[in-house]
Amino acid sequence: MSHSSGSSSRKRGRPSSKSGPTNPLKPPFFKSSPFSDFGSYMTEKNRKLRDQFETDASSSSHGANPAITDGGDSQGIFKGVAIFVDGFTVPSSQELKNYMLKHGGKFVNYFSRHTVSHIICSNLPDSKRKNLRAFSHGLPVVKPDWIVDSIASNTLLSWVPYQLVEHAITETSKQLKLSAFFSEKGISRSHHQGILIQNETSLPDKCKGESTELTLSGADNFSQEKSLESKHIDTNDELKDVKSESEEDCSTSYVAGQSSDHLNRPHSTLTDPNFVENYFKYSRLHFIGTWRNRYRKRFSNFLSGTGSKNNNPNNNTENLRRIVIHIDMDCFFVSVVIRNFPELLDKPVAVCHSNNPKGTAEISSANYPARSYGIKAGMFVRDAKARCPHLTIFPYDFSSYEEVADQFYSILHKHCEKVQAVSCDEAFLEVSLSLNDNPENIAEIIRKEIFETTRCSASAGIGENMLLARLATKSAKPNGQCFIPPDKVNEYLDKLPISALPGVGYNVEEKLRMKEVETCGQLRTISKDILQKDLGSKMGDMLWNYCRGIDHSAVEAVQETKSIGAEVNWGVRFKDSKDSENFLMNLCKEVSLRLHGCGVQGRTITLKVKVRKKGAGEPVKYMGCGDCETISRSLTVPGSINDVASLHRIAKQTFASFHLDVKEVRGVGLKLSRLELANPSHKGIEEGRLELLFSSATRKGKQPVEQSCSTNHSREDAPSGAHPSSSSAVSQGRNISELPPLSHIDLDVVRNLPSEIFLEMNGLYKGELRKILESHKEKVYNSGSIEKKDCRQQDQETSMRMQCELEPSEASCSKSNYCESDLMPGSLSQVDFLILENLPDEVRADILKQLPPHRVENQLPESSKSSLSLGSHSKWFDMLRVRNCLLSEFLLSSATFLTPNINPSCEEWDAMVVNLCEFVKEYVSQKIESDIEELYNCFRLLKRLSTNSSLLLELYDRTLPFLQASVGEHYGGKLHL
DNA sequence: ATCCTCCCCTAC
DNA sequence: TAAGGTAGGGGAGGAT
Repeated sequence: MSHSSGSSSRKRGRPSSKSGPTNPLKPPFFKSSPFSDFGSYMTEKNRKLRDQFETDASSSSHGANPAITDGGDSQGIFKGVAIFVDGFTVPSSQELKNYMLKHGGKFVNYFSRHTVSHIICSNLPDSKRKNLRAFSHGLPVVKPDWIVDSIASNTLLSWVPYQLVEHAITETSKQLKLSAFFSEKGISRSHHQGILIQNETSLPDKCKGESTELTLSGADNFSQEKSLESKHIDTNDELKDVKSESEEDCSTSYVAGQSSDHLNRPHSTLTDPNFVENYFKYSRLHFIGTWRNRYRKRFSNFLSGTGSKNNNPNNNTENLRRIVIHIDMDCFFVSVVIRNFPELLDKPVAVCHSNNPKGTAEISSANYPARSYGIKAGMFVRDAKARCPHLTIFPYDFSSYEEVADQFYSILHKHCEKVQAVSCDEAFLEVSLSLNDNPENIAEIIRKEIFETTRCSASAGIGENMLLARLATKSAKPNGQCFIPPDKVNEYLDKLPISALPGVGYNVEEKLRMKEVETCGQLRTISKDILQKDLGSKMGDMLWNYCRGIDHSAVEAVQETKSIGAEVNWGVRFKDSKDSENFLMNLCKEVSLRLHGCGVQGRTITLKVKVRKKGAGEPVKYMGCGDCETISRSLTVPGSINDVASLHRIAKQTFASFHLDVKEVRGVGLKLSRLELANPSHKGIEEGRLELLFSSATRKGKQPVEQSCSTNHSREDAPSGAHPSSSSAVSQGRNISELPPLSHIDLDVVRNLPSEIFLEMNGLYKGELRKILESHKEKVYNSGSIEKKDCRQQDQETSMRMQCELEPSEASCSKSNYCESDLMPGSLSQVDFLILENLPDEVRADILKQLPPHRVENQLPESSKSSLSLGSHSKWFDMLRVRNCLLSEFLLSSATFLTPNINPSCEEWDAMVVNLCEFVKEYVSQKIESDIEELYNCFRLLKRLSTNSSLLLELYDRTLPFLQASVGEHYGGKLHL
């Protein structure tokens, strides 16, 4: 596929294994579950349920289902019908399910417009009635009587008279009118992807069950579907208008398998509070971008091995040569959607979200007849229509792409041990052949099988390395294959435009064009030194090799995942900060979901924001981001996270630190890197904090704990491939014997855990945790304030260890020093030690090194700690006075305390920040004349510490302008920090 | 030197 | 109307 996400032309990529062979010490790659996002999860879930249903169905056909007593012979009257039952119905949902089962229909447990043909519903509440289009997703909403009556008459009756709301049909027809090319898919689905509107509209009338003249091919059970479709569409008088309209510029209008529910779907952050989730469902780039994760899960059994097994049973490697075959499906998206319409093969067809000839929807894929009109991926549909008015456009059909991709890869893995997936339609194979073998034969066989299985053509390039194979494919397309023998390499490359080389995009091409280099032959005249100077050392080196046909990269089945993120740069328009916060929250949820799906968590969080460039007007592309400045900021936290609350807290802080006018924001992205395995025993929530707790209590450090595992029971929702930075030993659950002793648990931390985590932990300790907590509570009430004097230790580390290993009653004594009005989370006084312990070694060492000896010995009194964070900021001055120290000294000694990646959902966070800001500002005012050096120290320190603390980052960002203003006022100029 | 952050570029 | 994502590589420049 050559997807373009903009108007600038994009070139094909380099082999993605370019990074070289994987480090043998490292695990091959992250295992990714299919549920790297919500859509994937539901797809899998539905698949399971469908399988289950089909099992039921087959057993029932043998009379094994006791629920079905009727031995009638009415087979398959519901063939092609898939119902989803909404709400209470008579007959019941279960009965309807059995009816469908018995009569060849399908019963869908979870609504999906892709699989459902009819919604069965007995009554409709007002809210749904008003929003029928949204509710029905454009599908017919029908009373259950339709099913009962159809069975009674042993024929599939028209559902039209059984519509729940008379209005429904009008609504539906309006939708069709609104968008000529999106139709009801409702009725058709599993076996074909499109239906000819023209023929349908020209049908004589809506005779139920009557077969039609639709020119559909390849499906065996169409007749029912066709008649349903025709009936459905014929009831729309307005459709005729649509048809004549479309006939003006379209020879043929197709309606395809995709639903029309998106027609009325809100499509920007202004109108849809769930924009993030909805957006990804329809994004082709999201589909492409996340495909690899799904592939890894589905083909994990092919990826685990090293692929070292030789294809050739003959082990004599001396006479073998390595050959790389690159296989690429031809205009994949189009091929898939038109595979049931052979008559369209030689007509221009493209895939696009919209058929609007004035629209700015982007063409995603165009077949070769369309390309002959100059239509290319990435082009606006209006430009495509301008070049070719009779262009036929199909909407996306992601589930079919997925299906064909699966077939494609099944074939590849069948023929070859070493398969490197590039994308859903493109892969490298490495085969070893004896000198006499013709490498073209195997490519021929594979291509043939692909076509026979998928009815889509593929092209193949064959060469001695990945580069040559990939280049050869370009020559082979469409539907062909090409072998570049070693002695023809130079000749082949001589006239090849440099833009054909992987890695040469728009920018590199322009740079080289400046030097009057346009072909690989010309590129060869440039020395490596000059190339490296102009393009960077790596790129220069790579291109020097490429233009000579040299490529050392190896076909690798597996690659390590280094980052996981999500971004949206379309439809983003915020009115106010409430909008942006909601959006950010949803984005965090999405990212968290993906992290969990891959079973990982990360330490570096990067927020990227696109902001309208000054002077840039509303973009040409509808709801696009237009001309933007991109800003990004990353924060590395001590312990890896993947929970929504932590992500959100950090994302929110970082977002705020940009000080943006949210109205100007056009895109937001959130990404996590420095990934490590998530602790799977607490899947989902708050793993970071639990890990912190455990690791501190058990003194395991920051690395995730390796655990013995019973990996054989592979869970559906657990990752199944390789993992980051860990061996194949996958931890599946924390053994109770590995739990830290109860006495080692910090009760303050426990107390602040979200309830669901607490319950889980409590369960792990068989209820003991709650008992201890309760008994301790009484103690605290009774004992009043308890001094912590016993904790004083010779050195900081010992002190921390002690802190963590205190008896529960002692460990939580500090709690008693908090007054009711404490704004600080109760766990902070304890967790700071945990945090310190979990800091990167160098940071911790740094902090410890700088602690004055007396402060190492004497921890800050709890009272001063708590007072720092709350109450009026004047208290902090008191505190400094009492301690007789400067703020910079205090910051140094309390660095860990001020590193609260804790209590992410703390509602008082803002109040805390505001108080601290006030304090710092006042401090600046006090010191600005007398001690500018102290202020310099303070802010340098704040800046440095903010790397590991979103609180300090926020504090720094908010107070720096004040400092600089004061400096300017008193001294002129700015402090250079 | 080596690492880190903040970009940009590229591929599908 | 329309769904401009995702991930890796690498360079510049600053911190250590």
